[in-house]
Amino acid sequence: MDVFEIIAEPTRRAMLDMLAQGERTAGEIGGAFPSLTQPAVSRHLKVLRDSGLVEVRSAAQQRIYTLRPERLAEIDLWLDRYRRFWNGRLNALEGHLARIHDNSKPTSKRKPKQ
Amino acid sequence: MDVFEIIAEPTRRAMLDMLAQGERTAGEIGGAFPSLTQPAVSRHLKVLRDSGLVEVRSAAQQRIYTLRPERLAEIDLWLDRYRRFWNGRLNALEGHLARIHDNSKPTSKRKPKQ
DNA sequence: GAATTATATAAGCCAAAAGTTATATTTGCT
DNA sequence: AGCAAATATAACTTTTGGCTTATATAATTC
Repeated sequence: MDVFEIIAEPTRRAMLDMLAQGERTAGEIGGAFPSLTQPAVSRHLKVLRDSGLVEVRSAAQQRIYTLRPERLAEIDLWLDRYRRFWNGRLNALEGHLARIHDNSKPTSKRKPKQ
Repeated sequence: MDVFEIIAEPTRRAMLDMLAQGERTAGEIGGAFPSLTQPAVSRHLKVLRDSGLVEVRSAAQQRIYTLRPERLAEIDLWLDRYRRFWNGRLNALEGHLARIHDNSKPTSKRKPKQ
């Protein structure tokens, strides 16, 4: 599953945020979402597990979850090409270059298709 | 709409990527997605418009789209708390601190709920 | 002003995602 | 062995998002 879709879910983001503080048991994580039933929590955890964003290990009946954030770098990488826009590095020249892009004909020349 | 959900859609991400190169007309954008019908493209553009990630202006019958990436900073901000993990700044001490988090009782003390 | 081009909106359909209840699995305790 | 605790899975329902076809709007050209 695509990491962008996984973090699109606010509950899952919040779960990752918890785990960024340190390991947590499934029960502790679930406790932070009183509005969700236990299976709902468990399913989100499964999504995170399957995506590789978290890891589990057992301690008695409990499952201890650990953050495994490396795949978040994919998002960071995608953002790279936009960062310049809010970095102040987008100066007048860059703005201008972006505006007068390669395609000099505003009227489309592509296949009609419609 | 939540910016995380908006960029979860691969087509919309690709559209933003196009606009990162410079302005494009709706037709040019649609041309880049031959598998999509015109209304499908138009709907994605509407989502991007409503979210504030792009802006439009008219030139005759054409609509010219411009990137407006400021809201992507929300994602960048969220990533901040994870960046240290792949920045190599997560050293042995930090890893240790994360592991022995505040909650000293592995056995949950929260309300049963289940 | 009628036809054409460019784009948007409406309405309905379908698939995927998330939630629910019920049940299974695993481990610990007495 | 039997029961309780912690968590996962199954089966089903509901919601939502994106797609499609059909139609509307707006500017352009003949």
